[in-house]
Amino acid sequence: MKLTSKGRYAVMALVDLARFDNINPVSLRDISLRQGISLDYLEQIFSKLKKNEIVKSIRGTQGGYVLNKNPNDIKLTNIFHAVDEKVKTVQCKKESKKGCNGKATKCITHNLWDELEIHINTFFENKSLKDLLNNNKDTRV
Amino acid sequence: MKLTSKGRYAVMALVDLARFDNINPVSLRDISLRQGISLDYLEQIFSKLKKNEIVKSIRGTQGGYVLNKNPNDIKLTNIFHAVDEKVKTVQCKKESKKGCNGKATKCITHNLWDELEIHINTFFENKSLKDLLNNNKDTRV
DNA sequence: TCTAAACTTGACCATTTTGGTCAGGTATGT
DNA sequence: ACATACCTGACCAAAATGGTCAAGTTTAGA
Ligand code: FES
Ligand code: FES
Repeated sequence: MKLTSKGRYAVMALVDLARFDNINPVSLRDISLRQGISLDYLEQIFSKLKKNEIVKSIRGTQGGYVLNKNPNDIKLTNIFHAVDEKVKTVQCKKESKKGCNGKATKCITHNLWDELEIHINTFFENKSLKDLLNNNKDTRV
Repeated sequence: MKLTSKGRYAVMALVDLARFDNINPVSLRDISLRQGISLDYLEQIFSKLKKNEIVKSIRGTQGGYVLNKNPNDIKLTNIFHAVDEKVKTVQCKKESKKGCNGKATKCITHNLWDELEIHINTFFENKSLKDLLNNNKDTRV
């Protein structure tokens, strides 16, 4: 089970953004330099964050991105959902009554995987961008 | 974040094994048929489980595998560790003081990822094979 | 003793996912 | 007009995944 870079970068970038967006929009270039994330990759990520209304964009010189919601209302769940970083503990479709590869019944450990998925998602639902800002005040880069 | 088939299969197979090993060793062929897992793949998995002393093997006709410990003492942690299904939320080495790709300092979200890793591992440490047996008594296949 | 069941080992491989890059474009403040 | 910065989509190399295949060795039972 590993967290992909896309998800990790998305959160890193948003924390960075949240710290600096008090006055002016923050350019991806700045985030890229501060956090050491490829600019081109950031653009892909922010395109998705924008579609999911987590950030707003301001074009042109002095443009950049701004948060579209209160940091307290942006949960990790929302961020991960936006960039398609999903928790997946089973292989079959969740909704289906059937099991993996079209079997008639779910596997013997299916309950377990459902529990696990809920356990992880709970963590994501309970963490907001605000929490992360407070949590790292002392380790500012 | 997804759970790989190797980890999922390892647990499925061990639950199956735990149910049937009361009298005789259980052959991988039987597990393969009951759980719908490729025999060749199961062999790779059990090779690792054996190295980690989770199961014992009995060769020859009527041979198979047997649990090497009390189901209560086999935690998901042990199983996943055996088959190299590890939880990895960061990209850099955990022990190192340095950050990703040789940076001087850890990233701004590093605490978060550590928390997440602990959160997930806690789940694995608290679940034993015994729990799974009880939990699924009613959904026996 | 012969044979079949079942473990053992290691190489191999197609497909998918990941983690990007690159090449254009468009909007806008100065 | 021009530099800055967002926007879009194609493209791609490397790694991980989820296996298969081949060639053994061991041992119970006929
Ligand atoms: S994971 Fe698909 S049936 Fe349980
Ligand atoms: S994940 Fe590597 S520095 Fe935080």
